[in-house]
Amino acid sequence: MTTAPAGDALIALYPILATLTARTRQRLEARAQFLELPAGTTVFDERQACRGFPFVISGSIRVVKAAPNGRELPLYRVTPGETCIISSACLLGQAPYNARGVTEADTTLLVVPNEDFQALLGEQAFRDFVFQLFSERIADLMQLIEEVAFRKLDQRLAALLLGKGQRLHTTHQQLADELGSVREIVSRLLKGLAEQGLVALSREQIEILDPAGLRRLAGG
Amino acid sequence: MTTAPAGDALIALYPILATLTARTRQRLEARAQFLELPAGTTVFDERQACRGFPFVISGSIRVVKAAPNGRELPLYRVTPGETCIISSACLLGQAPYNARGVTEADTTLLVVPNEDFQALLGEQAFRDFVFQLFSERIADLMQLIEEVAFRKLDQRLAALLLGKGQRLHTTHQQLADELGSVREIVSRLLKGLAEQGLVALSREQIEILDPAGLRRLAGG
DNA sequence: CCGGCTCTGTAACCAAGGTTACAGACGCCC
DNA sequence: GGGCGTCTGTAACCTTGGTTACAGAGCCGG
Repeated sequence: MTTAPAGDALIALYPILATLTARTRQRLEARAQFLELPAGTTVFDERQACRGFPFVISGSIRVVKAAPNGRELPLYRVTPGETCIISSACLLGQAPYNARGVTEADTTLLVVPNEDFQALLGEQAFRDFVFQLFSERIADLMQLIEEVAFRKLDQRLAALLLGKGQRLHTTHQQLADELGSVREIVSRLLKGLAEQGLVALSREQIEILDPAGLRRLAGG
Repeated sequence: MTTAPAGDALIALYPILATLTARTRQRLEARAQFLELPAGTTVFDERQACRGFPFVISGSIRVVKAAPNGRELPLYRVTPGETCIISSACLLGQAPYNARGVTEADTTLLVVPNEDFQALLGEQAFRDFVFQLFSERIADLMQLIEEVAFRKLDQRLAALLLGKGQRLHTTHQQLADELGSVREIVSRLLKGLAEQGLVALSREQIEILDPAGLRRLAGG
């Protein structure tokens, strides 16, 4: 049966589930829905009712705010072992989604129906787990608000380039998507960084020459 | 004693506290700190450790993100009966504050120390209460992200003007503060709205002439 | 080797919003 | 009524970021 291996993987990724009572776990395995989604699938979208709580077993979900004109601002990613704060919030508040979730890679999910999620919250350990992730995500969102409201794009770009190793393989378009901007601007800004000797550019590759300088730029 | 009347008011505003066990309540009353703060007091600030969980008894706290250059973006307000999501998140995640809270009017607070807040979370009803407010605030924050990232200022201004009655008494500066912008721009935009016949302007007063038109502008 | 694809570079132009710098208007208190 | 502080109007200018419109470069498969 499909849920058995999924169940094992689930507990490996979400060890907190091991603390559940046997009854809760059985119910969970019986009722949760196992999904295998190809990359690029829209898992949920704005204004849509929340049908369940997703546990990510493999792959990842990119959660974004979509602008009317088609541009997107990434909010966060949900990777295996994490939870989706927006799904939690929607389930808890009986409210529709206010963002979009798209699989970034082929992704396997275990989706727990609303009522079972509420039941899970009856277990102290699980509740604490969700609370904890809530609080981390809130901090991320605050950070994001700060960035979009106050930081200039070159600062955000500099910050984005940092902490991904000394040599990153990516296109300007991907960076633009990550910043919620457009390719031309990223090219322009990267050229600026290159002229300052902070990075070296080549096709689908950016080499970080001066991490300290980038950090200074990002922080100011 | 000072906490007795405060305790009554507290339960009137946060009825969920009435469901606590007698022991928890006693402990709470004994250890919580009663604060009377004049308008304009900074209750907490960025990077500061979170010392306790505030219950607002009267007045209100304006929670803002501060820009390096001194401008501020309002995130939300905490009014009597509500809770502060950032305080919760910081206590839960053992993280420092990532925003600033300032009293808008003279405000009375009951501040529950960290350990007692954790104890409160041991009570199911209280936990549910906090979860619920968490989820509402998340929705607000998502809305805010959408606005600052995608909406133009005239749209945000139009939205701000709506739903406050047909005649609002406020200064351009106050509106600018609410939008995280500056006075000149608000004046300019208001002039535009007036020219379109959407509002009529006079000193410290804005009359809404065409709510439907404003809504159309705000929504597009 | 050629055709087509993706990725990058770049320039001209534009719109939004912010900054600077005043001037006048209104209200209030002495 | 005169002086002062707050509020508003407004114009000139600047920066940021986005849009449009190409051109060339690297790569790959047929």
